[in-house]
Amino acid sequence: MVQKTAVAMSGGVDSSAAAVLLQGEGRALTGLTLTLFPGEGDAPADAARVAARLSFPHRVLDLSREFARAVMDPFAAGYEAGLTPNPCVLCNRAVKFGALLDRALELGCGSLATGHYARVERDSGSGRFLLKKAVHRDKDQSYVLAMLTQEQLARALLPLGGMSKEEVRALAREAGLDVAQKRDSQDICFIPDGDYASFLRRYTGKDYPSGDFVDGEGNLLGRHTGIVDYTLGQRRGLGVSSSGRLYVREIRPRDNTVVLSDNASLFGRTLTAEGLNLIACDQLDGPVRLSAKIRYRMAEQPCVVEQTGPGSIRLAFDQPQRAITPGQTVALYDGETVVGGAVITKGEPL
RNA sequence: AGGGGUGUAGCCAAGUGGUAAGGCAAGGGACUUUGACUCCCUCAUUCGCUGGUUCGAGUCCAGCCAUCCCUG
Repeated sequence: MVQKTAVAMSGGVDSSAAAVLLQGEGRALTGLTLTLFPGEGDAPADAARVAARLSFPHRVLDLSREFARAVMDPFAAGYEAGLTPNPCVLCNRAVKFGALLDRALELGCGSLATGHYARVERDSGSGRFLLKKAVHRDKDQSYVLAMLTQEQLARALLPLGGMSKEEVRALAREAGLDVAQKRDSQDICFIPDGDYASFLRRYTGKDYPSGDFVDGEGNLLGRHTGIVDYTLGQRRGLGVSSSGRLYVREIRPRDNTVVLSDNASLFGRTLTAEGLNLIACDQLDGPVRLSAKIRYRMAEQPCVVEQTGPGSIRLAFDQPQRAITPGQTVALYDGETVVGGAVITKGEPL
């Protein structure tokens, strides 16, 4: 008997195309769509239609409790602590390849596929499961998967890793799927309008106190509307006039203060990170020359990484980087391969 | 009533005789499966009003208006 393969289906082009590809390989599929929060729209219906069209079973799973606990709560707590969390990274580890993978296994599936643009390969030498960048760099999503463990990657199937967006759309079209033209998703999935600050206030029911904007010397520059409204490097929405552009340099939860500076002061070369998840190896021996990304939308930059504890690293970029932001994920790369990931705790100014 | 200050875009604001900085906000665009990240473009034929001096005035002069502070 052929072991079943689960496909996480959002109702979008990518996960639908992933299903088409896997079916083409002769796999027996089970489509799974997550219900994560109220007001999710037509995802379940769209996914069900795709599964029906391709003639494989589909079911909707309510993982809203797990999602709230593993993604939304930490997301809110992070902002309240002056951090800038990345909910997609949390979700992939704890929900998609966490709770959902567990359900898939319970349903008798041997693996879980998603529509992420990245590749999983088994290293014949070490026997480890390696996460690699998508062949088409412009759509590469390996960054948001950098916190996946060996156990998770061993069960992960990423059929789109070698494809371009155009090829994926064409594939969906040829399969007669009406989702082929659906627009790429963007923003945080549970905050469709992108207004995360309003979401936080609604979600937590809290009223975040206003406080002072100050410069590096502590001089008052204006008033902020609540610490959760800001992220490092942010310019827009500050409402403070000065002789030049001002950016958020530091968020201080302790005294409810936000420090503003010019752009040049945002750059730093080194950072520390915790919660280290290593994919390509068990540990980093000595300082290692790698490259790294400190946010989703950036090209990886050459650096030297040193493991400073069981779950911590210290990283020094060759060139100063702008707005190294605590709470964001740092993904480590060795060429095409994702070495691992960690959560930034501190960036040091130049 | 007298004395002083100030009037430049929706807002903050530079500018002291040479043809209106910058910032905020706003609108548009690029990018994007995190973070109103960032980036790009647009945004005063005109400087409270009226005259005057000057080749040339936001800048100098006069008067007026508005507003703020102080004194009575």
